[in-house]
Amino acid sequence: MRDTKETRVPMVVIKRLPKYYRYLGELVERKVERVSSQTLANMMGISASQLRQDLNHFGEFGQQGYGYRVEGLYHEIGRIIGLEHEYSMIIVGAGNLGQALANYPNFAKRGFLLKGVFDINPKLVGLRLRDNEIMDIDKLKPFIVDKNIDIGIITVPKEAAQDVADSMVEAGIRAIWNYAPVDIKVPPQVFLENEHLADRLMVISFRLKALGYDED
Amino acid sequence: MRDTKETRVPMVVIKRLPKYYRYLGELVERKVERVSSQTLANMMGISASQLRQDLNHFGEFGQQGYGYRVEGLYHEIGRIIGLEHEYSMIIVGAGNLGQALANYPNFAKRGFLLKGVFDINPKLVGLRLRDNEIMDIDKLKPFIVDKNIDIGIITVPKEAAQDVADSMVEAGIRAIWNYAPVDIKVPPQVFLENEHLADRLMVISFRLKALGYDED
DNA sequence: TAGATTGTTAATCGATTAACAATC
DNA sequence: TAGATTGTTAATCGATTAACAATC
Repeated sequence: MRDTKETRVPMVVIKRLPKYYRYLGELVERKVERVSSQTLANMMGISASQLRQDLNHFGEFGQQGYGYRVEGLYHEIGRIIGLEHEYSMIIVGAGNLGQALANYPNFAKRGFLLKGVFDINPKLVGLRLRDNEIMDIDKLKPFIVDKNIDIGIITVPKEAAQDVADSMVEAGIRAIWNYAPVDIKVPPQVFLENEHLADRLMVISFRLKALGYDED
Repeated sequence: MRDTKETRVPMVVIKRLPKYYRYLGELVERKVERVSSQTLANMMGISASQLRQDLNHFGEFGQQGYGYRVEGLYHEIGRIIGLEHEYSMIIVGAGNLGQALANYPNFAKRGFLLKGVFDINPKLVGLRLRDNEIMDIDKLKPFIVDKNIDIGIITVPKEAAQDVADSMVEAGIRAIWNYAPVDIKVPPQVFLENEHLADRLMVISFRLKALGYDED
C-alpha cells in the first residue's frame, strides 16, 4: 500500500501528473467521492489502462471493485509532484512577459513563491511589481546565493539569455525556466525547461495547412 | 527530389520542426553554407539518425558525401511548417498575459498577425494595445467571421474559457491556443493547443524533489 | 577516384493497450 | 455472495537507433 517505488519514472509519465492533478482537483471541487480509472480516463481523453499503468509507477492507490477515493488520490498526486514543498523563484527580465508572469496568480497558489525580479534597464529598476521591487541585474548572483533561490525564470531577449543562465548556474540555482527563443545550455545537474512560445504557433501553422497528420 | 510525401507525420516529429528551424536560422545568420546531419544533430542534442529519419517524412533535401545546404534546408523547413502563409490571430482576455502576448514581437515576424484584442471589462474596452484597440467581447463572433480569423488565443480566467472557446468555434475559428488552466473542449476540426503554465512548474517541482527519473 | 554522407531498411527500445487473475 | 474494478503481466504498437548500400 502506497509503497512509493518511483524508480525511473519516464518523462512522459511525469508530464501527465499535472493533468491528473487538475482533473482530480475538479472532482474534489464537485464533491465527488470516488472515481474509477475508466471514468477518470474518459474525462481526460486517455485510456484507463494508461492511467492505471501511470499510477503503478508510484504505488497502489485504489481498491478493487471500488476505484479511487478522489480526495485521497488528489493529495497523493500532489505529494508525488512535490507540492507540499515551497519553492522560491526569481524572474530576470521585467518586460511584458516577465511582468505578466510576476502577476500570474496560479504560481503562488501551488507553492511557487516569487522572491525577486531583475532587469538591466535603469528605468525599470526600483519600480514595484506586486510585492517585488525590480532590482538591478548586478544584484542577481548574491541574491540567489543569499535567498537560496530554487527556480530562475528567464524573460530577457535571446541575446542575453545565455549570460543570464550562466550567472544563475554559477550562483547555484537548481532549475531554469527559459522563455527566450534560444536553447540555452546548462550543466546536467540544473534542470531546464524551455518554453518557446513561437514554436507552439508553428505547430499550429503546420496543422492548419497540413494535409495529413497524426492526432496528438 | 523534394517530393513532399508528408503522409501521416507523427506529432512528435512535427513538434521538432520549429527546433530544426531555429538551429538552421542560427547557422544562416552565421553564414554557414553546409551542414551534415551529424553536425546539426550534435548541436541540437539529438542523433543524426533521428534527424535524417525526420526529414525523410517530407522528402530528400541532402546530397550524399556533402550534407545539406543550410540556406536551402532552412527555407524548406519553413515551407513545411507553413511559414510562407500569413495567419490572422485574436486574443481574448486583455489582462497581464494577454497584453504580454499582444506585445510579443516574434509572432508577427513569423507571419502570425494580431488582428484584434477583446475583453469583457468595460474599463479596458477602448484602450489601445500597440496597433489594436481593445474591443468588447460581444463583438467577438462577428469579428471572427468578418475578418476570417484563423487562430484564437484565450487568456481569460478558467471559468470563462470554455464559453469563449465555444464562441470562437461557432464563428468558425480554425485553431485555439488556450492559456486558461483548464482543458477546454472543441470539435475535432478545430486544432487545440493547451498551454498550462503551472503544469510546467509542476514538472520542475517533481524533478527538484525527485529521487529517480529519466532524462527528457 | 576515394572519402564522406545521404536515404532507407532492419533491429532495438520504450510506451501504450489488452487481458485477466486477484480481491474488495 | 456476485459484480466491479484494481494492479500487473503479456501483446501490440510506434519511435528511436543502428547499419549499410547508393552515390555525390
